[in-house]
Amino acid sequence: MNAFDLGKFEEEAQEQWNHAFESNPSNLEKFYLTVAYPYPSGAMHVGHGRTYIVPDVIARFHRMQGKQVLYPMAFHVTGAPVIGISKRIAKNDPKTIRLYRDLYKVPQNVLDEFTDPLTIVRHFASEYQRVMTACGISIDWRRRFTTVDPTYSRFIEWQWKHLYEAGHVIKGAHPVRYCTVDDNPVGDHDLLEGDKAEVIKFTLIMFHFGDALIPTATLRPETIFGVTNLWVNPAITYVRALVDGNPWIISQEAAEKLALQDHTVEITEKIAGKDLIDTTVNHPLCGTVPVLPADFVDPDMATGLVMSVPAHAPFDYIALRDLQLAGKYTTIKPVPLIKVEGYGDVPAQDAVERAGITHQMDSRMDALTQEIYSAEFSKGKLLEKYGGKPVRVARDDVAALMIETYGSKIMYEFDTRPVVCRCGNKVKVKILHDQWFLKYSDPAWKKQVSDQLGEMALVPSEVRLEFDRTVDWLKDWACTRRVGLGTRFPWDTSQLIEPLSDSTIYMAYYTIAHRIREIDPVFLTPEVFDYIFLGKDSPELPEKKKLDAMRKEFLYWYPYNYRFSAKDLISNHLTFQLFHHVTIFPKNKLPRGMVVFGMGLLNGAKMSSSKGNVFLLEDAIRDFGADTVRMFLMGSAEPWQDFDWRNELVISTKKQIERFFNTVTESKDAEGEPHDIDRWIISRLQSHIVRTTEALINFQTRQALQEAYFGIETDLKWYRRRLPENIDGSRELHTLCSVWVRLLAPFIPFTGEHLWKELAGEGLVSFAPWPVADTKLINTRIELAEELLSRTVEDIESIRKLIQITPKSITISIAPAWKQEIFLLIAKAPERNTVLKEIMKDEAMRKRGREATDAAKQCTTLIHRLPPQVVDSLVREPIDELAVFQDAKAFLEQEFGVPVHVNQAESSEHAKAATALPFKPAIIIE
RNA sequence: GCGAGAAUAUCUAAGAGGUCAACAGAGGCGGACUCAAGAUCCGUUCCCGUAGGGGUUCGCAGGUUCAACUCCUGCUUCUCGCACCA
Repeated sequence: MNAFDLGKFEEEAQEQWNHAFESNPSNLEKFYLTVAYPYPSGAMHVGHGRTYIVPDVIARFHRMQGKQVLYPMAFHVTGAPVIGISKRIAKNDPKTIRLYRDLYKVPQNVLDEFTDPLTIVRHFASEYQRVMTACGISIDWRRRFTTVDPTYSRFIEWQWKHLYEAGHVIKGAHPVRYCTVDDNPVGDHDLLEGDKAEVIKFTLIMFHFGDALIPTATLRPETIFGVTNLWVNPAITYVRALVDGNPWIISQEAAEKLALQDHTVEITEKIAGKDLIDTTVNHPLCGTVPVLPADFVDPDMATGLVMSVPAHAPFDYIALRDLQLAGKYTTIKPVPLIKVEGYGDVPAQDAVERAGITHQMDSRMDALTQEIYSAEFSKGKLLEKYGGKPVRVARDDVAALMIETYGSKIMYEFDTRPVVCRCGNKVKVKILHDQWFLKYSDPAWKKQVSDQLGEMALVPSEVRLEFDRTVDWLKDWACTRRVGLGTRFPWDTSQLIEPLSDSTIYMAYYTIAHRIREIDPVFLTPEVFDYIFLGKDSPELPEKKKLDAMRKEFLYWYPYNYRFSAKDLISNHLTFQLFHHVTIFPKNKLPRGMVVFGMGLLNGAKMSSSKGNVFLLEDAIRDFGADTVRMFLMGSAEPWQDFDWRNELVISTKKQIERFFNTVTESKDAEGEPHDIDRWIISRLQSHIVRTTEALINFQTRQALQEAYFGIETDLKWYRRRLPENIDGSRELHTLCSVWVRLLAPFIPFTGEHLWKELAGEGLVSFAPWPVADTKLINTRIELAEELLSRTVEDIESIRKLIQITPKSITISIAPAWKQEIFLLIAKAPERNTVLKEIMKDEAMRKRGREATDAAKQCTTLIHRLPPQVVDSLVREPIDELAVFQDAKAFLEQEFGVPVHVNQAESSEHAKAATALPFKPAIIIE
């Protein structure tokens, strides 16, 4: 009784795998791979499944290749999201409750305790471990830890000590999104609206207005030379405020904002916008200009007052034009200051007129503004009288001059609004002090990382460019936080180390994670870690014996061979970890390679927990079986491509495993004598071994499955077809099954273990030797013969279908020797244009005249159409076609149910026989 | 907007100058086996064809070449990232 029952196989295998993948230093070559550890704030879905199964397949493959493989796992619980989740659960937020209770299926009694953030991550961490185990992921669980373990915190402190000493940790001020109600910085996950908004740095141009200043915010300070007026909204009320002791006129909103940006602000009186209209202001760089009314001025945008440059800003141009059409302010003329190719003296006018825009509310105005902005920035030059510099240079120069000489200030503001906190309050920009940074902008540090990247294997190779770009582009990273879970920042213990900055060298920590637990965290001084990781001895180290054991582990496993992660982490985590590694570890302990994954889709749409568009991994295992899930995920796309989970496709994957199981079960005990066809299938098997191995070395799981599963299955179909009637497979099939089971074991290890036992294999298939191709078993002659035969069978079938007569006999006529000669000459010829001449030099060929040139043409076409390997083999070892067909006569007669004759074309009377070519005999159906 | 990728038949997807009407899988259709269903096997699945052939195809528009799905240029659409967030 041996039925196909994935559930049973899973149970059997789990029993045998208990502790099997715990891995220790040995004499074997090591292979250490890691994957980004999960943040366990929810249940695993099939997308997570792939993230951990890909490395598992690779781990299992290398393990079978006889290496000592380490695949560890831990949990990243640092950060703020679970804090928010726990608060929302405490507040009984229906959306959150629905997600956790209904989608993640958290039992009510557990859910009740989710008001404590640590309970959430603990719960899901153990869920992760359970489901990963159920998937057959071969992890050494002894090394599991979480990033809030005190021991881990000691390790992080050691890491930061080195970063600090290397001069990479600096203190500064930093603008952040800030909620004045919560009194906290606002992360993306805390936003109700505006998660796309960026903080932009504006320059405030200070216009003099009596004894007060009117600041206008701009991104284009160089256009000060073209200012003709200011815009003020007559409908709103502005305020006069003492900003750092000086009187400013700004909007009410602006006053609140400036107070968050390092200014003291004291409102002294209110001023109606309409009272400002028709007054004048002045600035040394543009002289005295009037203040004009404009409804489009938004009090919530920067200072709430705007300077007007009608020559270069379409909005300003059209607003001024509208006023002038009404007969007002007709003396004001746009003042051009930038010359840009493709536009006249007044680019804004050009653009507006070209687009045929007639009023300010036209929806194309934004695009037009952008167009002018880009054109002037990339190609524009200031007029000679303003210095003649390109805009991209002048902009920064003028801004610097303004700040130095003309009292300009910086103001931060969002580029799009509204930006709203979950609490409903409008988010503002606040400058945080005591903010610490990792100085990723440091060119010397960047250089070290680029150099290391240059020596690393990156899979797929296309991501290299993206990595290079990222290193180039990285700016300083704010590395401390005020809220969340994590390790205290050593130089300001009121703050925490930010989550992406405490997860960069933990791959080294895995090597010692199971041993360091034995030491009380209070003894874990930086000196201890210096000894373990850097070999630096110091007096009075505790527990020296244990430390030596850890040192040994580290030296054995490190550096890691490959790090796996999804592609969205390229621009942060994957690059950060290189920065940290190059600072902390010596050259020979630096990362060797990275593999980047694609994303997961569910029925064609992006998988997303918050939208409920997920399929839980555990449900998938229950519905289809772990092996099915694994094989589907590995076979539907290469790791770096996006994959799409579709239940219909998964069902057919299950059938495929069952077919494999049945074939192996039925064939393994075959006892027949081997025939030629057995030599054929064993010969083919060798190339499947080679190609599967190559694919897995290159992380191509899909390619590997194509070879190892479908390649062999297709061969077996032909094999069975070719077996003489009433003859079962031979004992060679046992060999084939043994190889087949092992080739698929990394993909479907549960079925693999079961069948391996059935095959009486030694030990666990998880540790069985990976098949190695035996070149002695490769028989090109037989492979060619079968190729010839199957091609001829296909030809016969297609002819038979076309001619629609009931055949009485089939005759196969073999091409004569002289055609064979021509075929070989052409196949071997390096230059096809001259080969015909060469052939016709031959006396015997010339005698054949036209017949010979025709044959040569046909051979050329045929050679083009045949696969190159076939042509190569034919050149090296021509086959006896007559013998092939005579041997296969019985097979052909069985296939077509009519007598089959084989003859030499030369001895045939039939006109069609003349069409015979090498490897393409003439077929005569009568 | 900027940076990085992608677009192939009903769907998933391979192919990276002649091996290509285009691997493989799924699905559809027809057939064999069967009381029947499932499983399995065989055939077929762009168009035309009573002899293994021909024609039109690989996001769109051009170009290079004896020859392009493959190289170049432009365009369109999609995915990922653009930072304090895991």
